[in-house]
Amino acid sequence: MTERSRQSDPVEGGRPLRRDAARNRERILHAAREVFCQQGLGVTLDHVARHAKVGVGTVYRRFPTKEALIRALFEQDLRMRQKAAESALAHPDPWQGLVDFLAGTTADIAENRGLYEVLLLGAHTSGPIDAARGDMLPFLEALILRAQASGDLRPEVTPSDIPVIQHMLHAAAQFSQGQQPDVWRRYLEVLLNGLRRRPDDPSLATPSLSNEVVERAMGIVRPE
Amino acid sequence: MTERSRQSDPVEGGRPLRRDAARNRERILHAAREVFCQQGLGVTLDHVARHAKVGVGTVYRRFPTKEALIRALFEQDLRMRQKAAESALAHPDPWQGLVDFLAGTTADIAENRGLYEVLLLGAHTSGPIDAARGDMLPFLEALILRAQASGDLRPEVTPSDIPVIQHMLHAAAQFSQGQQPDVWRRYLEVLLNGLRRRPDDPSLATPSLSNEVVERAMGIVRPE
DNA sequence: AGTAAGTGGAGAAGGTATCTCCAGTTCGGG
DNA sequence: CCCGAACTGGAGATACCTTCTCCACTTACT
Repeated sequence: MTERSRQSDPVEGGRPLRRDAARNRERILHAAREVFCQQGLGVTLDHVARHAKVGVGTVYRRFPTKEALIRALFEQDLRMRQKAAESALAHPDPWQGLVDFLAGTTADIAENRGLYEVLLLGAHTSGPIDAARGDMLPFLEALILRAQASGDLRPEVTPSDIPVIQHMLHAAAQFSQGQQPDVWRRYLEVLLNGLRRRPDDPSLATPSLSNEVVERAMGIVRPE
Repeated sequence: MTERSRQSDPVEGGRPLRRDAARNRERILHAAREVFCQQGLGVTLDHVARHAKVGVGTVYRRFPTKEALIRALFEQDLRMRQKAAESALAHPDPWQGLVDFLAGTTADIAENRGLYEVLLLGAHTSGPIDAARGDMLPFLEALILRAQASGDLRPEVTPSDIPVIQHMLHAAAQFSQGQQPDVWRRYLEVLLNGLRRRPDDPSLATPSLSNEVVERAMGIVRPE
């Protein structure tokens, strides 16, 4: 837990919060993280308030809209995902880098429903969060090209396959409803088996989604 | 409402409906089929009424609860799915039988959201529908055993993998949001590639879900 | 001790879904 | 063609949600 203090935790641009107010702000963030992980972004700010043992008014004073709260929470998560993409690209074994990235993302979104909604559905996103999501696409492309160049990945795989696969793995993870939180690994194994290049295999008959469809489905708003 | 009127069931066993009433009943069923396909079972009976160009009261008079309407609609769909399972079992090539079954089910639930919810989520089911769903499990088991006996399917695959795979394919189908309704075939190809037995492959490291977890996730209420 | 900052939670405002009721319309047997 | 029973539409009662505001009270800090 971060050490709160009057000068380091003020709301952007405003004057420092009184000590009790700063403490409540932390409690709200902590509670919001918990309920968003478990229930997703659909929960009301009243729920968050109750869970934080704070009045609704206090939540609304600190975070005027749900978006503000979500942004405060998920900017960091998204940055970590991006770090993961970068280090996957740096992995000495291109195939293993791709595998690590897929497994890491699925592990994250399987245990954090809010992150799933932000990352893959583009729910309640805006400005900086949306930008961070858009910035990941080039990494995915590089990851795939690298794994194809090394001869491990089927050449027909495209970047737009990744979000779909991510969705599929999330569906598998959700299905166990927390009873066997790691089942998705089984289906990742199956998918990877199917994605691995094999000299004698026929290539995939059905084409992948177009980038436009993927972006629309992910709620990515193209600037420019 | 506690006592059933002598005109208990409009179509089976009751006295015949007046001609206009019978026509309206058909319109309601037709409209309900359409909106349930497109929007899922979450739609209100008011929506159904509006779409059928009929007053809400008329809907509620004919189908006292949403369950009654759903049952009237989906019993038939489920029976057709069961027929499909049977003929998949009768296919001369065990592997192709399994493939046909998976493709057929996915095609159905991809274009019929209501069926997806009934079949895979157990939403709003009861009595006969639930029984029909339960009756399919033995078929799945036979389908898998047969494909394993012929040497085409990985021996670690279990019946409980089927619903998960179905969910994953549904997730893939949903993702395209009707833009490329058939993309799921691409991911079915990948999954099948991964499920096909290959002599040199290591076996799957993560175990499949237990039957209890699957049944709970599918909302199957075990009788007895 | 004085006062600005902060608090809780009742409740207003606005939404949605379910289901009932009954004045009026339509059907169809006599 | 007439009349009672069957049937209809849809306004509105009920019973929820959710979002967000307001202000009498409490707390922190000088």
